[in-house]
Amino acid sequence: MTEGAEIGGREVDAGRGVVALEGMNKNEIAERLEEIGTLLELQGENPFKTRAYQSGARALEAMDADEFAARMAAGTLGELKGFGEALVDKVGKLHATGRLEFYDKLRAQIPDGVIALLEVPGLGPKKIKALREQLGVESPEALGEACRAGRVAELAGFGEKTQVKILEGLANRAAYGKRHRWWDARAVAEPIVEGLRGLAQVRRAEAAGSLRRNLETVGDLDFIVAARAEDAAAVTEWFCALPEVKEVTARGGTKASVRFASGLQADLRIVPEEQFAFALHHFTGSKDHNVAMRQRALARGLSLSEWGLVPDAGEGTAKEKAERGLSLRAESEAELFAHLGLAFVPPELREGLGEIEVAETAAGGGVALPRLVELADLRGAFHNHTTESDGKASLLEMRAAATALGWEYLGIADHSKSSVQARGLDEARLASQVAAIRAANAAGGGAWLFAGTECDILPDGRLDFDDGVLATLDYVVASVHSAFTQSEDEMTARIVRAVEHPRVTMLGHATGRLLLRREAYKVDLARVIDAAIANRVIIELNAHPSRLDLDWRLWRRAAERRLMCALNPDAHNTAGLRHVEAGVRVARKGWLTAENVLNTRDRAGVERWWSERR
DNA sequence: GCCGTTTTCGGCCCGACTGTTTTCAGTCG
Repeated sequence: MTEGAEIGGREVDAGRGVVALEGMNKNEIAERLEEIGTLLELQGENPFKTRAYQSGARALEAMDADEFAARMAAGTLGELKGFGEALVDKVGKLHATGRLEFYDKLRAQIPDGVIALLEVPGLGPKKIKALREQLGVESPEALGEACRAGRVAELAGFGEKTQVKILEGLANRAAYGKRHRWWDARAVAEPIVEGLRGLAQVRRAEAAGSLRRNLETVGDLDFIVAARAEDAAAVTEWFCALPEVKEVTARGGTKASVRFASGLQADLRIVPEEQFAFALHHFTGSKDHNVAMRQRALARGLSLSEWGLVPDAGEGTAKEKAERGLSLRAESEAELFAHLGLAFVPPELREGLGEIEVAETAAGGGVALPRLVELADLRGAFHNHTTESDGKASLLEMRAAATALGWEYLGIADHSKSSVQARGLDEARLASQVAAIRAANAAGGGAWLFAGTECDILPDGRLDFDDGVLATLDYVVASVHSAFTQSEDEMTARIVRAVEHPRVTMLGHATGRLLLRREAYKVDLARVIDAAIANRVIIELNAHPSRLDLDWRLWRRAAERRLMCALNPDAHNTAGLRHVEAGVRVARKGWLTAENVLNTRDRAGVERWWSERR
């Protein structure tokens, strides 16, 4: 294998000493396009060109694997908006061979350290270019040295303050650069929103950004407040004085930015009440959604911004026009959408993945936007643990907690014997747990208990219990808890074998990922989803804040193909049942309705669905 | 790099803030 060949695709030994090139799959190609976008950005390329690669990457990420395969086979990728001649050519080469000379050459010009420089706050492509060309800085370490030597401040366009800010950014990079789980970000944001609403000067307040869009991880918090201009200073003062604020990083007339001790950053923006709906929409994003909305506005002779929706024609900026009272009025986001001929798009759907097209037909009386599943639709959940395995609450404590939530039923699925680390149950302990569950149901006094198991899928795809044992249960959750490092083919075959087992009711946490901590194991999810649909097996949407697995990006298409979802908290204590709050939000993000989620059905409906499978 | 009811070139969404400047470039969202 030559050195040059290692840069591009993956080389595999096809036998007899012949080395063949292996093509890339859809997600690998998406990652490569994203990387090309970043590299072009660092080269100071036209920003619109870099965006073309990045939006191509996102389109592939959101695309169903089957659709991608079909389009590659039929050569119809170019029919999609955003895929022109150049991208179709590059995607085709990566798909066929895994190699792309264009990328190899680009990559060879830019060291890893330079890519890392983009993570330093305040550094963009232009400043990095100047640092490379004038100081030879090509890594965060070299940048730190140059700052300490005072050489950065001497560059044109840089200064003392920039140099200090870069040093701080380098020091904080590890701690503050990362994203945060949605669950943790919400815990910080909710009291702040309540606090803002409690201020006499504040008319309206909301958290916007990726938190409001229910993305599984959140980069920073955005708070939008409606207040009179003369009251803005008092609101800003309150915000910057919050006890958890460690540092105020920016402070202007209508905006303040702070950093909390946890590393989470937060922006506050104060707008006049008549601009609130526009500002809330703008700062909720996503960026792709906003771009599409603005383009739609322009096509109607209007200009959309956080300031309002003003006529595109005439003198002055959109802001000036809004201040002259030229904006259309919108008391709510729904009215904003209506001005553009659209039905209201829930925040979690605003990812620039076709929601505007659907909202248009919905407004026109055609296909309606779905009524997304809501927390109140849930009547129970199936994947929960007790003190019998690695839970912290007893069977009856868990039932009491479920009853308190208003749930009609609760499924108990403790670990099976191979999960020794989790005190998994053997056949005898499982039998006595089942007896305890039947007895509790006979005694009554709370939510109905379903007897299940979270049965390990062994490395070869067999289950951890015999069929006879499984037959004593109401349902079976099958999950992978071992041998995470198998090859994609092995893992896929392993999971598909379990899904094809007649006693398996649902597949637990399909990829094993732990957000911000552990990557998913390698598995061909398209084949797993196909097998689940073919065998009428449910796939779980594990609602644990660190999992949210299966990923929301895959649910829309899978549900259209009649894949049934079970929204499970994977609770290990009574408080853990509330994880469904995170799960419902991610399910909504995957366009799921109550009909797509089994645990919105009543007990009889659940039992009927299970019996029909057998 | 993409795109077209201003169509094959010349645009491409819009504004705030910072720091370095003295009218603006760069970064960020």
